[in-house]
Amino acid sequence: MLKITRKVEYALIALRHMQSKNPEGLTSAKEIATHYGIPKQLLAKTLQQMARDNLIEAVQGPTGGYRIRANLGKITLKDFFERLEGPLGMMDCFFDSDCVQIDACNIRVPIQRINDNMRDMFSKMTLMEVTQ
Amino acid sequence: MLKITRKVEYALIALRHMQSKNPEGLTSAKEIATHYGIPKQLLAKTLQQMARDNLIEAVQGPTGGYRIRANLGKITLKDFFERLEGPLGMMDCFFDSDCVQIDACNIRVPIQRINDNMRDMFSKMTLMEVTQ
DNA sequence: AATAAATACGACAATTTTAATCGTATTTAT
DNA sequence: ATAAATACGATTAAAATTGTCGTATTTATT
Repeated sequence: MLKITRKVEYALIALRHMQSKNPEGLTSAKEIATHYGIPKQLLAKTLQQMARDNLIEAVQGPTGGYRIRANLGKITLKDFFERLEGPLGMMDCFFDSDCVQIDACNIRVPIQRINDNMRDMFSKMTLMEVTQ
Repeated sequence: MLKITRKVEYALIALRHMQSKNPEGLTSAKEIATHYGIPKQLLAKTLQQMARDNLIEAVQGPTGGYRIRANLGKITLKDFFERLEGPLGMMDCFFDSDCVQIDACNIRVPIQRINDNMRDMFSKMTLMEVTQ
C-alpha cells in the first residue's frame, strides 16, 4: 500500500535522465528504455502523456525525441502525481462516492484529514527535488 | 496509487467503533461487520491480526469478542500501517532488491528521500487521531 | 519519391495484487 | 450437548496494474 505506480516511476526516471543532459538536446524513448531496462512502449505512452501535459515537448520524425519544457522547480509533486494518476486520495470514496456505506462509515473524516496532510506534504515538494 | 488497503480501512473502522464504547465491553466481529456492511470473515482476520499484535484483546466463546488493549495515543500510524502491511515504501526496491536495474536506476535515492518524509509524517500521527 | 526511425494512441492481453470466501478447528457460556 | 464466538490456512474471485500489439502519422535522409 501507499506505492507509486510504474507510470510515475518511469516518468521520474525519464525526467531525471533528460534533466542531466543539454536542455536543448532531444532524448528518444528508446534511449531511456534501453539504458534503464524498462519497457519502451509503456515508457513512450508516459512520455506522450507528459507531452500532452506540456511538461515535456515532443519532436517527431527520425532524430526526434523529447526535451523538458516546464520549469520543474515550479511543479509540485502533488500536481505531477495528479496529472499522471488523477486525484490523490488514500480511499476511493473521496472521489466516486457510490459507496452505500458512506453514511455509516466512521473513518471518512479522520482519514480525509490524514489525506490532507499527505497532499500538503507533496504540495511542498517540487519535481526538481527528485530530478536534480 | 498511494492508497490504503481494505485491511487497514477495516481495522480503523473497528478500532474507532470500539473506541466509542465502554472500554471494558466486548465487540464481536459480527456486530461491526453488519453495522458497517463489510465482509465479516475478512474483518475477523484483521481483528485476529490486531489481537496477535496486542493492539486489541480477544475473548473466545459465545459472548466473546474484542476490546482495545493498547494505548492508541502511543501508537503511531507508521507503526500501525507497518504492523498490518509490512514496511512502508513507495517503491518495492526499498525492501526486496532483486531489481536488476538497481545500479542503473537514477531515482532510488531521491524517492527514498520522499519516502522518508512520508514515514516521518506518519510517525507524527497516532492512531488516536483517527479513532477518537 | 522511397525509406527508415521516431512519435501517437486505442485496444487488448498478461500479470500481479488485493479482496473475499470456504472449510475446519477450537474455545466457552448456557 | 449445543450454539456462538474466535482462529486460521487454503483457495477463489475480482480488480488494478503492467505490458504488448497493431496501425497511423511525422519527417530527416538518401
